[in-house]
Formats: sequence, C-alpha cells, structure tokens
Amino acid sequence: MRKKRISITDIATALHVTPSTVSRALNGGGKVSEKKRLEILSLAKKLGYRPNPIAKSLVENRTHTIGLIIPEFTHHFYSRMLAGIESVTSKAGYQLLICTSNEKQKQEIKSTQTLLDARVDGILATISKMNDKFEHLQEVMDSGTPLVLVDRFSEEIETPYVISDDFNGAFSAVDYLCQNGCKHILHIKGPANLSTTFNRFMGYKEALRKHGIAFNEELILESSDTNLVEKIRFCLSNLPVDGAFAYSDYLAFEIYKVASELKIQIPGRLSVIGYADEPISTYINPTLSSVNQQPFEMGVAGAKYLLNKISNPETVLEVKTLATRLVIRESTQAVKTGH
Amino acid sequence: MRKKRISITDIATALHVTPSTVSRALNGGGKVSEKKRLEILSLAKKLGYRPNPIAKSLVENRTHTIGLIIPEFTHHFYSRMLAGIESVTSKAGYQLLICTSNEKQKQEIKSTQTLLDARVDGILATISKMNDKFEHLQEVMDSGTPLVLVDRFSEEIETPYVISDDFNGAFSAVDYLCQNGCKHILHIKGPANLSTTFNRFMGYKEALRKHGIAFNEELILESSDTNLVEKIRFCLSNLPVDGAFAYSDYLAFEIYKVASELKIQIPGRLSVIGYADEPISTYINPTLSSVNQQPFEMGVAGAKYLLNKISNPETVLEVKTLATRLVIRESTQAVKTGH
DNA sequence: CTGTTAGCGCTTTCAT
DNA sequence: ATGAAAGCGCTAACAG
Repeated sequence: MRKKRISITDIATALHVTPSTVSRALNGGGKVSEKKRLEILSLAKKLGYRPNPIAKSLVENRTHTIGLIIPEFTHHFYSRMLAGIESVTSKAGYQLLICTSNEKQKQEIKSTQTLLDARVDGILATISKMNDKFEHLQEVMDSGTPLVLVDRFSEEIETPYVISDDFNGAFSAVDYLCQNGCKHILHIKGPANLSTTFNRFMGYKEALRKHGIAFNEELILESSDTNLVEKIRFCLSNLPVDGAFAYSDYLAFEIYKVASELKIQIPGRLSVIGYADEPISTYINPTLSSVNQQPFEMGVAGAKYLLNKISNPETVLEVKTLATRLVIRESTQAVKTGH
Repeated sequence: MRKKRISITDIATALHVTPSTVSRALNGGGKVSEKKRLEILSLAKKLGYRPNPIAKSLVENRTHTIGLIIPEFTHHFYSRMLAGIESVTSKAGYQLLICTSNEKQKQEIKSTQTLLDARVDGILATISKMNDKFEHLQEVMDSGTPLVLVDRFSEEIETPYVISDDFNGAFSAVDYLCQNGCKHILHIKGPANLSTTFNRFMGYKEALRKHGIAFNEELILESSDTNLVEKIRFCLSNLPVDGAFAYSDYLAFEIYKVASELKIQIPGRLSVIGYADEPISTYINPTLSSVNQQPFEMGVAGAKYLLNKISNPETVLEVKTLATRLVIRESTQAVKTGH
C-alpha cells in the first residue's frame, strides 16, 4: 500500500493559505511575507514535504532526466565511461535513465524511442557497432532533444561528440615499437565499418611511414577472420615479426597465446601493444603495454557537453577528441638489444 | 527549441470528439464505436502520437520506473548483475534509474532519497560494504515502495532478497581441494563485517571438517592486512601449503605472484581456487579455478522479485539463495599425483 | 457509445 | 503580499 505523500495543498490548507503561496514560499520566487514564509518552510520540514518532480515535469516540460544508450555493460571501458557520466549528472541533479543496445541497431532504435517517450531532457549515446542507418538519431535531433555522441560517432549526424584520438593513439604505440627497433609489425584490425578501426589502422601506417618502413599487407590481420588464430600462427612462424599492435587488449592476448605455443618470448623476440588498457593488461603475463583512452574523462566530457546543450540549445557544435596515453608495461622492450 | 509533441487533445479537436474518447480508443478500455476507434487510431499513427508517460504517472501515481542502487560500476560482477536486471525490466516495460553509492553509506542514503523523490515504483539495491545503519532502507519500506536486496542483505531489513550461496560455494571449492589431496589449505578472508566473508570462511572450515583436516589458524590471512603479501610469502615459504582458497580472484592473483616469485608451480605444488569467476580468471596463467556466483541470474531473480512485489505488494517474503558453480581451470590438479 | 467534469501536484499569470 | 484560475496531458467516474 503506497503511502500518500504530503503535497503543497496539504500545507496550504493546514496554514489557511493557497497552494500558490506555498509554492512561492518554497521556491523563493515571488513575494511572500517573511512570517508566512517561515511558517510554511517549517511546516514543510516538519511534515517531511518533498516536491513531486512528476507534477513539476508536467508543467515545466522537462524531467531532469538524461537518457543513456550504451552497447553493453560488461566491457570495463563502458563501466568507466558510465562512472564518469554519473559523476557529473548526479552532481548536476539529473537522473540517469539507462538503456542497452547490445550492439544491435534494432535495440538501439527501440531505446531511442523509449527515451524520447520518457521525455528525457537529453540523450547520451554510444552508437552500436553495426549501425548503418541513422534516422532514429536524426529523429532525436528533430524532436529537439539534445544529443551527444560518445566513443563513436558518425559524420551523418551533426551533433556534439566526444571520441578518443584513435589515430594518434595508434601512432604513438607503433611509433614506440619502431623506436625500439621493430621492423616487422603485425597489426590486427578491429571490426570493419568502425571509424576507430580505420583510424587506428591509419595511425599504424603513418608511424611506419615516419620510420621509413614499407607497409606490408601480409602483416595485416582482421579480427573478424574465423581463422584468426591460424593466421597469427602463420605470421609468427613464417615471417620475421618482431612487433605487434592489436586493435584491442583481447586481441593482443590472442597473440600471447600463439606466441607462448610457439615459444616466442615476449618481449624478448616480440614486442606487443594492445589497446584500451583494460584490466586484462595488468593480469596477463607479461603485463601488456596498451593505449589508455581515458573512458572516465570521456564520460565526464560527454555529460558536460550534454548539460551545456540542454541549458543552451543554440550552442555551437562542440566536439572533442580526447588524447590517449601510451602505458608501457612488460610486453615491450624499453631498449632494443641489437640485431 | 523543444518541438511540441502532439497530445490526445490535438487528436480530439481534429476529430471533433473529446479527449476522453480518444483516451478510450487508444487504451482499448471502454466502448468506442469501431468507426471512431479506427479514425482515431489512424490519425494518431499518422501524427506520430506518443502518450506522455509523465501525465500518466501523475494520475496513475506510478512511474513505470525502477530505481537501482549499486556500489560501483567497474566490477564485472555488478555489470553482469546489471545486465540481468536490465534484461527483465526492459522486457516488462520498466525504465531503470541508476544510482551509485561508491560503497559509501552517505551516498547510499542520498540515493534512496533521490529515488523516492523520483517516485520510482520499486527499488533494487545492493547495500554498500560499510553500512551500519539501515534507517534509510526502513524509510523506503515505510513509504510503501517495494524494496528488494541483491547480493548483500541485512537481517535488520525484512524484505525480499537474492544472495549467493557463499557457504556452499566455499565448501565446494575447498572440498574439491581436499579431494585432490590437499592437506594444508591457505585461506585469505574478505573484508570484515561482510556476511559473505563469514559464510565463505565457514564453508572453508566445514570442508576441512568433513575431510578430517585440523583447522590451522596460521593458514588464515586477512585481505585487509597491509602486510598481506609478506604473510603469503611467509606461509608459502615456511609451511607445507599445498592448496589455497581466496575470497576473491584478485586475492588469488596475489598468491600467484608470490608463488611465481618463489618458483612454486601452480598447480604442480600448489592448487589455487578463487572466487567470483571474474574475467581475470581466464587471463592469468595458469587459468584460475573459481566459484561462479551467477550474477546475471541474480539480477534476473532480483528484478523478478521486485516486479512481483510491485504488482502484488502483499506477497509473502520471497528469498533466494542462488547456487554457485565451481569452475575448474588449470590452477587445480584434477588428480593428485601422490606424495 | 460519448461528452462532461473533476482531479493528479505544481507553476504561473492575472487580479485584488 | 496573496488569492483565484487556468493549464500541463491524461484518466476515470458519472451522466446522458
């Protein structure tokens, strides 16, 4: 049995005034005699009055709620991003309504609809991997609901976004490998169609170019390849591979397994760098050098953009490319011991 | 600029009927002539009408929203639990409002207040580690808002809960070690005051008892001990330890590090079992045997209890102790090669 | 079958 | 300074 909460009217009748007066007293807005104000405030406190945000939402046409769409919960990256988002929204007095897309476009579309229906004041979204249509996001924007994209973005959607600097992140990693003498650097690419995959690949190539190393198609593998493990094994067995840069830490771990099987020492004979700096980096042996994307900060920045756009809809298109940090651990040789 | 959404009244005036009629047609409730019904439905569809849940909440005094309080986002356990919860609430048409306590009682209290203010239809909470007061939870219950506890519970709060069977989880792990011949089993305990710590410790003792192994105080370590690593080193160096059962996978990893340093082979000379089956178990070398707590299922069960209690407040106190699964990996010897 | 009326809790003119 | 009244979008009792 839901207990009835006390309302502004309860206070009003008890004090022989009207709800308007109570509202004014509580919100400090209009003029209320000091005496009445204090009476009202103290009774409100005594009765444990709590304003009903639902009623407020209805008249103010905003909910103090922001919607969040993320692909999934289990990657550490998203957990950290979520924590970053929560840290700013909660401080600003906003509630978080959470939806998952499970990396499926269909669920993502449903989520946007759900959030729009819920009349959230704004939406923060990481678009799912498999997106090829963007009408649902356009619809969000058309509805006048501020939208900010985090981690992934699309050029088809003109809205603020915060992403990680994949190009330079990859560049710094491969550059590091080159500086330490690696000449034959394997790269495992991420999912096709993702801008992150493309940009990291570009960063890889640019680093090679800088060091005058010829690009070798043979050293490029696809994570989606069902024979990935065999391909890795082929490369490590038959080509003079001395470095590897993987799209993710998990893919780097695949390299570890094959290397271990082939008795190839890391970092002795092979230096490896992963991406995302997931906890796995510090657990595997040797610990894995990786590129940290600052997911917490990404969440913070995205949330700030959104709050800003909510309070100031005509703001210029804010866009941020977050710097990455190369974290060096045991999987890379600090100094190349000569050939 | 927020676009005005079309309302039930817009449709009503366009069709020269009253809002009530439109409401009835849309909700299928009362009687409406088939002709009008179709007219209304088709116009609603054409105009892209979407009901305003805020208005509905105000009159129905429920929000179709459930509040969630979790200690933090980053442990895989909570991510999985969250996924489980989300999977049932989203299917049931409920929105999830998320708050974190950061394992702090003060934040937890604030979160309950926030959720109560938001008029959520129910609350799902994992109480924070350091809780010693429970008035805020009692307040939730007094307000008539259904409350379900997950993962952790307190006997001071009489409300449905879903927890994991820590006693048997620990028992099965240590029993397994004993069956494989371990005689001197180290145990690292969890945080003091937590029921899980206590129950796992009891499970450990009970397994020893079953196998007629004398309990040895020397083999019990505390995770909070600042000299934990040294203590582990001491045990592994000076005592004939042949097995270890840790309160968490992360603590098991600490054992790994010391064992590696001391050149003690796992599982050759030392069998190790962790707890929680976090991803780390599959990344470390050798892969770690662990006790899976089925966090996803825990989320599912908790959410179901809550939905049940929401729709049926007078339900009996539902309580579930979820079975654990012992996951055997490389850190334990399947068959003890004799002494 | 359909319209009228009232009300959910609150804000916000507009009078007084 | 305060009250009266309207309205946010919707539901629900009550009349016809």
